[in-house]
Amino acid sequence: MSERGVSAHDGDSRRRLGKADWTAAALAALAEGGVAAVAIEPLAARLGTTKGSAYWHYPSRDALLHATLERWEVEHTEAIITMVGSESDPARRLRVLLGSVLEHAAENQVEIAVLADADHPVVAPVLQRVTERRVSYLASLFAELGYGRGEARRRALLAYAAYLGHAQLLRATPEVLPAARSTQRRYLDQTIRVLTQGGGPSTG
Amino acid sequence: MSERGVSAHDGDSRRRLGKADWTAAALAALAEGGVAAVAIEPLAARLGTTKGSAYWHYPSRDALLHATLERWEVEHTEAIITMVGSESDPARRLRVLLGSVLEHAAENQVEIAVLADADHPVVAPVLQRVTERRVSYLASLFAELGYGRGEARRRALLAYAAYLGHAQLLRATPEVLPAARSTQRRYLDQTIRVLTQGGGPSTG
DNA sequence: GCAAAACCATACGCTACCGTATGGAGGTGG
DNA sequence: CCACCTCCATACGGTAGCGTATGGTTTTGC
Repeated sequence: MSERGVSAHDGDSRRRLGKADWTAAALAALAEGGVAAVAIEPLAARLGTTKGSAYWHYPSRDALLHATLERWEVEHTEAIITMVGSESDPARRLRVLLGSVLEHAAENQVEIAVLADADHPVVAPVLQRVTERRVSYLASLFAELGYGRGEARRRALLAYAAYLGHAQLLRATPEVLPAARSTQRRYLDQTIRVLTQGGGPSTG
Repeated sequence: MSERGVSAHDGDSRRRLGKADWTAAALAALAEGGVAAVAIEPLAARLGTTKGSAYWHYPSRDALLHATLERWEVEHTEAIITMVGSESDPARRLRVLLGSVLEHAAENQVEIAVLADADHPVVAPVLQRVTERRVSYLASLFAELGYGRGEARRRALLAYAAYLGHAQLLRATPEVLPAARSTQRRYLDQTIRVLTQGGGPSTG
């Protein structure tokens, strides 16, 4: 069970590669050029090797893409958990989560790519799992805030839709979004206020 | 100034084609397979002709794509205007607009495709115009509802983000959205309520 | 009814990528 | 020290699309 994936020789150039080297390069390409950029031959060039290596570690391009997305899924999930774990108050957690899209723009590039190719057969299942997990979690937060089951679920959907929509706006037309840091904060404040006011428990 | 684009012979099969025939076929392909499906050779096959025709009317694939997107832009804008024109009350207009994404799923396929390839160099400018126009319009609706400039703009952004997010959810993971017609209505009701409550005039 | 213009078919070459086949190099254990 | 297993390079063939070239076929205008 070594599971190293990336062989030793740290730092050296012409070392031999492992599975993890390929998914790492693929993640970088994913962030820069989207799903289409996860292509064997360009990646090989990028890694200073050839397709021979890739097809040794993975049977096909889709297999590499699959492995890459699964790696992203776990790393991303962990990242969110640790990010949110520092807060205990549900309202603050909500704020951290919703704020993350406005703050870190560059770090979400992989997510943007995944969303862009949502209907790709290899991407879809991953995205499905991530989405369901997130919405459920948001619903639990709203439940903690006192909303009934149905109401919490609906608010969670609305919140998540807002999150996705902002990601889309940030990617495609950032001009329409508030530019100044202060305006962004104000905007975030208002969004959360709007999402968490009115309609108390047993409304759904 | 004939500007027919699609030559006569209505209904016949082996007629000669005009510019408009190509953008029409491209729109269909766009809805079904996204931007990548707007490709000369497949379209030619679909039209029962050859590339020769395409490269007569358009100098390149990107030119065809460009023309197609511009056609979509104007037709889509007109469609929305007529759709909303039947309502006079700003709150009802808001409802019609936001409801459209939940109701008509199939008809928005082109928009979905455009959103998916938002950063494509040919797509981006079109999307930019459409987005800015829509957000401005939404902001004017919120202003009519009594919100101040800044507040109206922020609410418009939130509303539009919710719209975009729902489009994304509908495309990628429809399972998380309410399935039953009645639940959808309820959900739409709540969304609008949440978006239009609190924070009166001169708040921004 | 015939020249000119508009339109289309076919053949070609080019790029980018996929996947296979095969002959190695390079470490590693007995 | 050599057989073996791991890993890689190269060469090949295939697909899908772009764009060009060139000659042919319709229309249209006069």
